[in-house]
Amino acid sequence: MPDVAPPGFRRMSSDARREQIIAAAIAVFGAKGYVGTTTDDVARAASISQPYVVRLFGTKEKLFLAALDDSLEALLEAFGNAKNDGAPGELEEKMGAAYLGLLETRGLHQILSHAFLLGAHPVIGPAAREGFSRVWRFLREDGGMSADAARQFL
Amino acid sequence: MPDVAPPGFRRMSSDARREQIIAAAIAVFGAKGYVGTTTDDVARAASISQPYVVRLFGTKEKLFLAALDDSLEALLEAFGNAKNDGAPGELEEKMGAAYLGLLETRGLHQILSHAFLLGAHPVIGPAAREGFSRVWRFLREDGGMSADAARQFL
DNA sequence: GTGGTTTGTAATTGAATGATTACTAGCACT
DNA sequence: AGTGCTAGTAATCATTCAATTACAAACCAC
Repeated sequence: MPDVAPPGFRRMSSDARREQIIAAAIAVFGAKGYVGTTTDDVARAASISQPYVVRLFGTKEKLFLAALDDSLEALLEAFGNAKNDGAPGELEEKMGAAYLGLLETRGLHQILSHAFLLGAHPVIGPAAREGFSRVWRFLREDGGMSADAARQFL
Repeated sequence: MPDVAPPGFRRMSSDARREQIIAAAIAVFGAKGYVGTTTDDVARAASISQPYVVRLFGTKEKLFLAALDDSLEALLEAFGNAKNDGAPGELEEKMGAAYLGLLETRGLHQILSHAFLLGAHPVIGPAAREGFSRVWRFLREDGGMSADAARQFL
């Protein structure tokens, strides 16, 4: 007997679900790492069934890539805002502050670290390198010089 | 028919085996992380059977803790040497150089990072925190001030 | 209101993997 | 040369988990 929906139940658009799942995924992947996280962990964090998570993203790997991409996007957006906010002050200072603000999002910093450490993985490794080089390019072309930007990130 | 030993085969003392396995474990855990590494991965890297790895260390968890401890020991020893080598120069500079030297050991830096990111793990988390606080104490009591030492490690 | 589409689930499967068992061969000592 | 101990393995087990299947309820357009 497959699941009786609770009386006042409303469905959600698959796009909204995807967003919600990605948010949950960032937190859980950040806390337990890629391999250490089960699709069921993510499902429970998003209050949804495990098969549906798999169906909306295809594979666990793609889910992680989506979460990673979302995190990188948030990072670049925050840096972009920090640059153009028109307030006075050193650019590097502002970006540092922006990154500290990002840390509020639970798991964001950690999922990036995990992705970076997964360099050996055949799919996630390249994706992570690509992402970091994107950030690197942003910092170079719109900000401080290489050695300094590097330090800010290590 | 359990394994026919090759003609010129010699056995090894279990202690020597343990050391050899730990060295292999640091490399493999460093490359693929705690959860991403199978006991069989470590066994193959040490050219030995999977059950024997488990028998020598009890569980995969204990194996990881042994590898982590070994890495921390190597780290502290290198810092200790850097401090007492009698050469001229700033202490922080010397410790930085010592850490760069440690990076030669494949996987050492990565296994420490992995351990740190595994803060949520009920056993590895506390062990990692304890280890890092040991390093922190060493840096405080024998070296630079807190904020500086922190930066050197972030 | 009915028929098709989309959101969602329970049940199941197949592979991977940590651990155990049961065994064999080399070694040391007398 | 025999006896006990230690190093080592192959085979197997139990569990976990990503993925698939088969189904049901909500929503929408007409």
